[in-house]
Amino acid sequence: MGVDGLVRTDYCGNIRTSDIDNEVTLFGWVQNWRDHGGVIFIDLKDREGIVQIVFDPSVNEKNHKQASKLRSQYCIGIKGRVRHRPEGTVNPNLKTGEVEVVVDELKVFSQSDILPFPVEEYVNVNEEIRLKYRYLDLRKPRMQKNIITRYKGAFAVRKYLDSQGFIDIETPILTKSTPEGARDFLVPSRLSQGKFYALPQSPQLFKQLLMVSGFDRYYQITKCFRDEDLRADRQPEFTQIDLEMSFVAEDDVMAVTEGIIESIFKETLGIDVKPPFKRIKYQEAMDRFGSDKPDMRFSLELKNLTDIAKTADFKVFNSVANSGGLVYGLNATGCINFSRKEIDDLTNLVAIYGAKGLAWIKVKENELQSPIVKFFGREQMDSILKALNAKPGDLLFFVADKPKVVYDALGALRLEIAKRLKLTDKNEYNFVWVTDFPLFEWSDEENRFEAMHHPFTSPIAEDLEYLESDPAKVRARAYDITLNGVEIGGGSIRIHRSDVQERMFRALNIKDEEAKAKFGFLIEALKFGAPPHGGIALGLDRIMTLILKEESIRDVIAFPKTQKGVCMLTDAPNDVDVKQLNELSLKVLKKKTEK
RNA sequence: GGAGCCGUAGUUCAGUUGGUUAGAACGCUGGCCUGUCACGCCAGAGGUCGCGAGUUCGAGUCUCGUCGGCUCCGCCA
Repeated sequence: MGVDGLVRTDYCGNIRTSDIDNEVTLFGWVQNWRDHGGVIFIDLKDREGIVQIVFDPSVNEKNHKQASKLRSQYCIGIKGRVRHRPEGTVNPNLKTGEVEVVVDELKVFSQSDILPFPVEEYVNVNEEIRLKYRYLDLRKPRMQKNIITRYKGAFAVRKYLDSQGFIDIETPILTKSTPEGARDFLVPSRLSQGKFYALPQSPQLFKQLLMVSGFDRYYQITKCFRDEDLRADRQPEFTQIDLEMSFVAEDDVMAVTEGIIESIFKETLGIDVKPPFKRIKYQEAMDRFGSDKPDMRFSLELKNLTDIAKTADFKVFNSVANSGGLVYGLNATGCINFSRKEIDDLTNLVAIYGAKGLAWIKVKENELQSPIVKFFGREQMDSILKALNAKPGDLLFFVADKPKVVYDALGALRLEIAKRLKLTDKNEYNFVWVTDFPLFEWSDEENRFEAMHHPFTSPIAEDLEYLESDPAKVRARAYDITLNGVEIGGGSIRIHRSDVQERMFRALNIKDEEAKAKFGFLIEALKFGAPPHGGIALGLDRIMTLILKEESIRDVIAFPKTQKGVCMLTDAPNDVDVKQLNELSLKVLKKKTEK
């Protein structure tokens, strides 16, 4: 038991006045040391926190001498006696600040090289070097807290789902490539030369098959893989809380999801989030917030001015409004003092989303200041001001363009203005369900309709008749859950009839043979008594990022990858031996970057 | 595929209009110190200014390229 005759009795961070006079054995890392020539203080740290240990030459000279050699991040074990700190030396900043441990026995397990960066919370270190030495970065209390809280959240999910009769079932990691949707990570097969597995983008098809098998309620907290570009909230491998239920409708899945969220927040933050969460239909979310993941912690709503714009003399507006485009306005309440430069910055912001310009009006007490006001008649301008509820001191913005550009640009502008006005409270958790998504989305690139959610999503029954005649009109039985403007999950009621599934593939312009080759096993399975079913997948990483108030998903993942998908720690991905390639009948062609 | 920001000591940063030997703090090494807690005091070591070209009498500073990190657009059923 133990190490070198030492058996741990406590974690450093847990020593309290109740332990006074007890003999304790502690293991940990030297966080800091203060050598006064005589007495030496060491802050000994483990995952639970820090406790001060004391070496006194008058108590044990040999230990004291050895302790003078201790340096930052040495790994040691000690046996000693807990005592109250002398009067006037209590440290109220430490949970263990009333006590200290007088050391009787010291074992040095590992010395430490000079650190590549200070393992101290108060030093902001470049993320590149943090990731290279991630194991040291993870020693910091903030990262320990993040990883441990993540565990608590995941465990809360398991407890809750177990209590609701869900069964955790593993699904394959080596599976079939289905090029619909995200790009797959491919794994070459040695036994079937020239063929490839794909890593799952989600367990979607397998969990549907599990419903056909009668498991009724399935869940899994599992890795998913998507070979797409990374972002602050996107990693190539990420963790989903994935679940599926039979004999249910939207409300059932949403209720379970709310139960999960409630459990996570209770077990991690101790907060009651109080379901049911509010719901908004997709079209309304776009119309009011310019986003299908609206941050509803603040209002700053968009206003549709297209009808007014149709009759305006301002060509930029009326030509767009009369040719299928939209003209929307946004009242940046009280922002009249925005400088020319600030407005230019915001113009650059909307340009990212394709907006060709950003019209504005400053509403003063007795006049309007604006480059565009001269193009409007008195009545038109009055109706615009009225629509935007403009008051003196307000700054009004307008974008006229294709619907997607208008929504994206003003949606982003809305968020930026909220940020500048500090309208968002990180301690508020504002959950919103977004429902009634369109089933399809037109793809200019593919020149066909694509599934907005995925091709297994059930259409709303009353829209089923338009599946062939007017796909754009068909709504999906899909729902996303958002938190503070972040999509944290999405799901749907699935198609459980093979004939409907086949119609769906046809609507997506996927030929029968192709559908059979790619998804034949699903279509077939749906022919053997498939129950009505639906489910959802929640992004654990994103949820934890919000709970922990981090900016990046990387800070809640133990070993994340950089923006280029590189693991700074291991250097993956790396070159492999020609022998390995030969076994797979693979040959690397000239790399794209080499000319 | 595209846009922007960044790269100077182990770390975090400063470095003026292009001008002598590139600085500070922390850390590190040595010494002193018996109640500190981001201890204190003294001394010291530590730099190919990411890399490569170019402009210039002279480049950390300007230009171009390149590598790497970050943010965003596209992409992410």
